[in-house]
Amino acid sequence: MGSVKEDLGISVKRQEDFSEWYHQVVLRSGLAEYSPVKGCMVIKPWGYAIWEKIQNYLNKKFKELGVKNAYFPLFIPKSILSKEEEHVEGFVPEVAWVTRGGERELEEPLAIRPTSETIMYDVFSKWVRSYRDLPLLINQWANVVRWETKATRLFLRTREFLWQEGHTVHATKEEADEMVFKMLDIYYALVKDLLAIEVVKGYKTESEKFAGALYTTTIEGLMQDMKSLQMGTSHNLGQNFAKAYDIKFLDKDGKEKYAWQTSWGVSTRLIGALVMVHGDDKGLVLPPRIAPLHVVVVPIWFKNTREKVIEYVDIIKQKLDSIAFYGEGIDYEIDERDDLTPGFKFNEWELKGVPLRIEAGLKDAEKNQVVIYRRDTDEKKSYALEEITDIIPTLLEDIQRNLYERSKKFLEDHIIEIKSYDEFKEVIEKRKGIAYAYWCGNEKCEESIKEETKATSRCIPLDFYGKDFSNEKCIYCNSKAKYKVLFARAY
RNA sequence: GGGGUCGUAGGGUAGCUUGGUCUAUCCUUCCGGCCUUGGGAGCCGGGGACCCAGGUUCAAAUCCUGGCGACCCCA
Repeated sequence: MGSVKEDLGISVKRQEDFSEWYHQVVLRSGLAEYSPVKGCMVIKPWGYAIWEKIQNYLNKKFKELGVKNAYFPLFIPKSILSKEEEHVEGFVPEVAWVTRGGERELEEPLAIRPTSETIMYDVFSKWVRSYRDLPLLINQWANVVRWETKATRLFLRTREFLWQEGHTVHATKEEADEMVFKMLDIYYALVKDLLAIEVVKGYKTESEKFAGALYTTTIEGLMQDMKSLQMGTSHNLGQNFAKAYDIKFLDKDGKEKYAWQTSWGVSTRLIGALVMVHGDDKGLVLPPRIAPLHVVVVPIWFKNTREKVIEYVDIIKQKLDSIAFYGEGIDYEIDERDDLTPGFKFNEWELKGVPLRIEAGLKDAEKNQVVIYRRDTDEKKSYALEEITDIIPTLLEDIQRNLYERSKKFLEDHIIEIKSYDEFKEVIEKRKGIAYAYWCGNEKCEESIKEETKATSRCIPLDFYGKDFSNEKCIYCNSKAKYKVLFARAY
């Protein structure tokens, strides 16, 4: 006993080979697996349950804002896709096309949506006539396809993925701006409150913004390997699409005007972030609010004690049924599989990241206690049976808070103020953190930095946006600085 | 975009150089049984594989061509 079998647990440490570690955690914890189609993945129940929690959270927030869910087609006629020039240029290299239906060639090729601005806005132009029709607030939960040719990675870069895309139409730029930031705040709250991940809110630079947008805002997270991950974006599309798709309305003043639009989305990529931010060398570590199971009960029985242990577990069950966590009952499972030893079960549930485990055997039954193990700290402790209705919600909340604080500290400790380009290169190349540096605003500097260090501009944090940095110098060209920007290698 | 390595049960592998007892190795998973259970138990029995399409040959997991797929490095 005790020897870790390589094909069961995680056989590599994060420090040794992060990408192999990530891969093993995703597959072995049961989040997802490969499919017969290159770059496409099967999201298994354990992974999909996490996605459903994200959906529930966002649907509630959408409702509060008056955003309605709807569904638009998977296929987009080529002529419709091509109307907004910048947008097409950005997406065409990775669009998959349907050119044939049954035995016949199609008269017009159909794009499989890489995102739905075009198909939706073509329809929106019919829905919007008057200022009374605004704002129009629509969201859809859907799959999208982007034909990646580079290496794909489970959850982080797949050819097909699931997301939500919100699309709104407003009368004025101010209203659109407001919407953009309302959504960005909701995304920030989602990752903070549910996923227990701290991120930076910021603007994308011109070269990194969404194709066709006026500007793009983003939340950027930092993974344990010091690579950055874009975890959600919210765009102000200006009137670019309104002009291309003819979305006009008659305003109060009797004048016909082009509408202002926003779009925003998060995807199943967030599940990848969860793995890379909280995971440890034993596998997945799930924050309670996103975990499909909060508690797993492992009964420990011998042949002759089995009945008594089952009786005791029934009492525990009644206690668990009465526990509330964030306004709902807790999700638990009794692991009654009798062909597996407790040790095996311990390891398996730890790999899957369940926050709390209750161990209950005859010894516990006799003393009216249980052993509770918490995944985030790897600690085991005994508690009296009557305590558990109070202690379990407390522990769950504590784990949630602990994981968030850990993530916050990690991010704060690794945002490094950069003074020279040499220092910049060292921080990036030695993976010391995410570089916070002054930039002149010239895309050529940004491009050179990318070529020389593989680091891209992740965002211009909101905190310092619009401040006067003319006394500072661009990290690359030494001319007057305009912005303070986070740079990192990214997924 | 350029270069390289590779493809054998669900997972991991041996065999390939030198074609022939390969009726394909071993570990694990899976199924049945016994036995066990507080940190990945043990024994007995059973099931399961040569990526696809051609070619060479008396004979192909092994050699050749093409396809599909995976991984790594460089741009």
